[in-house]
Amino acid sequence: MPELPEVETTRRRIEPVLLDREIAAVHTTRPSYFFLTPPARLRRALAGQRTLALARHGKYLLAQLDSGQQLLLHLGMTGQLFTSNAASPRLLSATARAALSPEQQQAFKPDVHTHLRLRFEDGGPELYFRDVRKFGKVRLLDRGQLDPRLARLGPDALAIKAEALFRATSSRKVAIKSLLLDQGVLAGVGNIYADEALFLAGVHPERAAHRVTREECRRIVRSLRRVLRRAIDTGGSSISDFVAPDGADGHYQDERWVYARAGNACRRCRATIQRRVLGQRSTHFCAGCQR
DNA sequence: GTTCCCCTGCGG
DNA sequence: CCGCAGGGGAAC
Repeated sequence: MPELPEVETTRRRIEPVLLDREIAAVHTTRPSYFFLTPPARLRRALAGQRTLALARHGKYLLAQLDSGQQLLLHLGMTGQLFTSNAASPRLLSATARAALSPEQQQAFKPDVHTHLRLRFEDGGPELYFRDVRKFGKVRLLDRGQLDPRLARLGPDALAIKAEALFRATSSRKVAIKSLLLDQGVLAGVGNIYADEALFLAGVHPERAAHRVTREECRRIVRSLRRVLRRAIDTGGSSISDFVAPDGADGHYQDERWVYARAGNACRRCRATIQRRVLGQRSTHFCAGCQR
């Protein structure tokens, strides 16, 4: 669910509530593959630590702890990182929300999907990591320990050079859309922004990567930067689950060109937006604007 | 390369 | 009931 702009929005809003606060106690749910580090060890290791910085690598967040250890987080599809004082209604689905009384909508109470809770010595707002589908990940890295997931990431999507993308496309027969989703080529792009950037670049998502020209790679890189920056500026996309750590919705969904607009008119040429499945992922494009 | 899986909930 | 979901990894 969350892609680079949603993760960056999360990072910016969570870092200040984490910085320099001593963790007093940690609560977790039962062991599951959500916990790459067993929850019992996580509880022991995090207590008493302070966070020095919160960095983002692609869709991963990495908290630098004062012990030299690092806490690696991935939000998966439905992961939400927020504080106990966040406005909570958007943390639930619209139907679940509608069933709540106004009083119940006031504050979020940790539920079965709230897998990690940090309490702080200062008694201030707690940090919650909630993830309904548990595709998210938590891992504690010891000092100097490298995580293979981070090690294999390509350059950040905001930093990749057109020439690097062009090199990655050569000899690859995969669809250019699938290549953009490959975190080893560039890190941070997911289904929404791959579709959006390819629309802005005028490149058809199903085109074989090695058929994309150097000039088109330049356009794709420019389009990626434009759409990712704009999405960060608008607080990300809140199409189904994403909610910023303060409970607010993002607004990029109001500006999207093709994603989840199948059957609607292209905002540029009025042709009908198409939807096709490509590598098990829904793909949206305008056959008039994209070649 | 595709196919399937992890998991839960929503909407038709 | 079924198909769908913004991620990622492993197995054919």
